Amino acid sequence: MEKKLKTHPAYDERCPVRASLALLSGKWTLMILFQINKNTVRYGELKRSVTGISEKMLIQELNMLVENKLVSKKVYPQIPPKVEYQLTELGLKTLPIVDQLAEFGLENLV
Amino acid sequence: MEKKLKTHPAYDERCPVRASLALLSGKWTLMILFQINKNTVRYGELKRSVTGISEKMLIQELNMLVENKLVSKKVYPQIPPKVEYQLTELGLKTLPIVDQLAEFGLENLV
DNA sequence: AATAATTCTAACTTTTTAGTGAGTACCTAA
DNA sequence: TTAGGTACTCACTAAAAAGTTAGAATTATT
Repeated sequence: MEKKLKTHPAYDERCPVRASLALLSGKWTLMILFQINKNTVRYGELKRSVTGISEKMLIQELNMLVENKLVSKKVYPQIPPKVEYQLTELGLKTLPIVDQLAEFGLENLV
Repeated sequence: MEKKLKTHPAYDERCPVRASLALLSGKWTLMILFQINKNTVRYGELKRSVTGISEKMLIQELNMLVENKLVSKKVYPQIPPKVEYQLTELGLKTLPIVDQLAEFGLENLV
């Protein structure tokens, strides 16, 4: 269920680039962080804004991001349920990475 | 053999973040770019500096980086063979991404 | 004649990641 | 009473990425 952040004995487990990639290089991870951005976002909103993602992946990624403290989650005890997601301090620090990737892609790839 | 840079009809193929990730999110990709850095590096040197990588992955990644014009390759017609790799202009532009990831990892993860 | 060094290639297996499709519980509105 | 909206969970499958092992061509060295 959660992302393992696996390391491999053969290469440096403490490599900061590796560590960041282990956390962020999933197919949907940065998209989700970017969509949440500086807002407070409900699950359903995310489902709509991260186009193409399956519910399984969305929840799986959200859970892993919460576990890794990039995202915080607030559950309202209501029916029908309401759950809000937000970037933590740590999560906000990933936004410059997204920017950098976006800039590179925009200038050179797309 | 080469990385497909696959897209999925369901989500925006023109998303610059996706495009960058498709190119760079491989397990070894950024490591290789970082090791080449501003130098001219032989295959064997890379093999030693990117610790843990298999030859298959190294060549596979190098080929895909050359195909995608992030890396240039110079073959010397010698025996035993000598091949040098270098970052292109485009390849050099990925170094800030590595820096950003390194910084994030260093400050928050490692 | 055998060994080592160079840069790869190719076939195959395993592991990891992502996708699919169904179902749950509760309430509201038609 | 049926359908729709909420936020999920679960079992299974498929696809992608990475790992393993072996070997090739050439020359110099031992």
